[in-house]
Parts: sequence; C-alpha cells; structure tokens
Amino acid sequence: MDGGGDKSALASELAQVLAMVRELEARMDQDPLPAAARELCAGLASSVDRSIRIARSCCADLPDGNAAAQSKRRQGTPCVRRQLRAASLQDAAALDDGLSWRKYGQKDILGAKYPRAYFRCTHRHSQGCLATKHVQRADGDPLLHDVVYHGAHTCVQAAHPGANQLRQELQLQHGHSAQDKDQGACSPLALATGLLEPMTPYSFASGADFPLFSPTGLDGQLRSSHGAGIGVEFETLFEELFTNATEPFQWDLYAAN
DNA sequence: CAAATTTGACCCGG
DNA sequence: CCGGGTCAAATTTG
Repeated sequence: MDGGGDKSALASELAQVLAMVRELEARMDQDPLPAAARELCAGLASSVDRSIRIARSCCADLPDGNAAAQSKRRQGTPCVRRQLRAASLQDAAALDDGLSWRKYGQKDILGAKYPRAYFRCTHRHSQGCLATKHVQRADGDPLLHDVVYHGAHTCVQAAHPGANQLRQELQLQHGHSAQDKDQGACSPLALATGLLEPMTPYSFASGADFPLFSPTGLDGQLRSSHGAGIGVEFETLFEELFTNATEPFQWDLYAAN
C-alpha cells in the first residue's frame, strides 16, 4: 500500500470517469451508436474498477478482495494478470482463452463478492504442464473478470487458432533462450512494457513490445471460438515493477478493457 | 465408462 | 490463527 493509491489518484481517476460519462452521454444521441461508445463503456468499466482499487488501497477499513491479491506476489512464478471483459452476459461463462483448463478448486475470497476459481492445465499429468490460472469476477461489473495466469504452458495441445496468440503472449516471457528449464515454473522474461502512471488511463506504453493492441482496437483481439469477442486492453502497470528491479522473474501485467 | 466439476478438508506461509 | 491455494473423494456430465 506504500505506492498504490492516494486521494489524488482516485480523484483523477474519477474525473476521468466523469469525462467519459459525459462523452458517452453525448454519443448516445447519435443515431448510429458508434463503436466508440462501446469503447467508452469499456473504459468506464476499467476506470471504475481502478478507482475501487485505489480507494481500497488507501482506506484500510474498506474490505478488499482484489487488492489483497494484488499486493500478494508469489516468488519465482511469473504471473500475468489481466482483466477480461466478456462482450455480454451470456458470454461471461464462455470466457475461453483457447487453452484447455481443468478446474481444481474454488474459494471464497476475503471481502470479495464472488468466489475465485482455480484452474490448471488439463495436461498437467500427461505432460507435466504446470500452467495455472485463477479467475474471479470483479465485483461491481459482472462482465469483468480478473484472470491471473501463472506458469507457462509447456504442453502441446491441439489448440484452436485463438489459443496460439495467448500462448505466444504467455510464453513471450522468456526473453532470450530459456526454454531449457524443464519445470517451466519460471521463464525469464523481458519486461515487456513501459510503465504508466496509474492515473493516465488512456496513455499506453509507447515502446510496449507486447503483441497486444491499442485501446481503440477493441476488435480483433483474443477471440474465443465461441464467437465471443474479448477485448483486452493494455493498461496499467503498478508500483511493483519499480520496486522490484532486482527480480526479473516477477512481473504483474495489468491489462483491462 | 472416462473425464470434468464440485466441495470440504488439508496444507502452508504470514 | 487466518486466509489463500491445492487435493481428492464424491458427484455430475458426456
């Protein structure tokens, strides 16, 4: 909580929200509801979510499930955190990254409204693949899902198209030749990002070498085979990266949309 | 019948 | 002791 949030961050985040709401309001009158409006909604959702986090991180008395997870970091396990937002309610259940996961547990998280589900790679035993992911609905927006991946997929699975991109993203971590580690537990990764001020919602790392996209390109990204469009927006990257220059294995990627 | 999910118990670090 | 993460037996699903 040292870095995290302060009131000015919260204030500017909220100001941002307000601005977006106003703009959205204006666009609502237009006949063809522009894609930009949809985009604004996405921006709003993530901004609100961020605001909540900030508020929680600076007010100890507020319950917080997510911030707890945020401040907690596992050693030696690369982890990618991102927020996925299903395009619609019915797609929420279909959040599918194309990889095959098997649920192995579910827990109620302190202060969080919804339980967190735990998945491991289906081929853990057959191929010793240690990839894991946790999924939790963000309280507040039923369409927003907090997905945390850790471990890299070392298995070869018959993946459909969408999977490959994700695989690449997740494995992109080993910056140079490092595939030799059998455990796959951690892959040295290139810090693929520029750091952003927590309160500059729409700025993106100019030098981001991530195969992601621009905030405005909500469209052709990570598309599940179910036809659900899942936009991922590369967004905020917090304190830890600064304070942890000594630990190249540790990164928290924060993406939302 | 095999594979996946559910769910409470168990484990472990803080 | 508490809370998050995992295990594994029972149950469901295909």
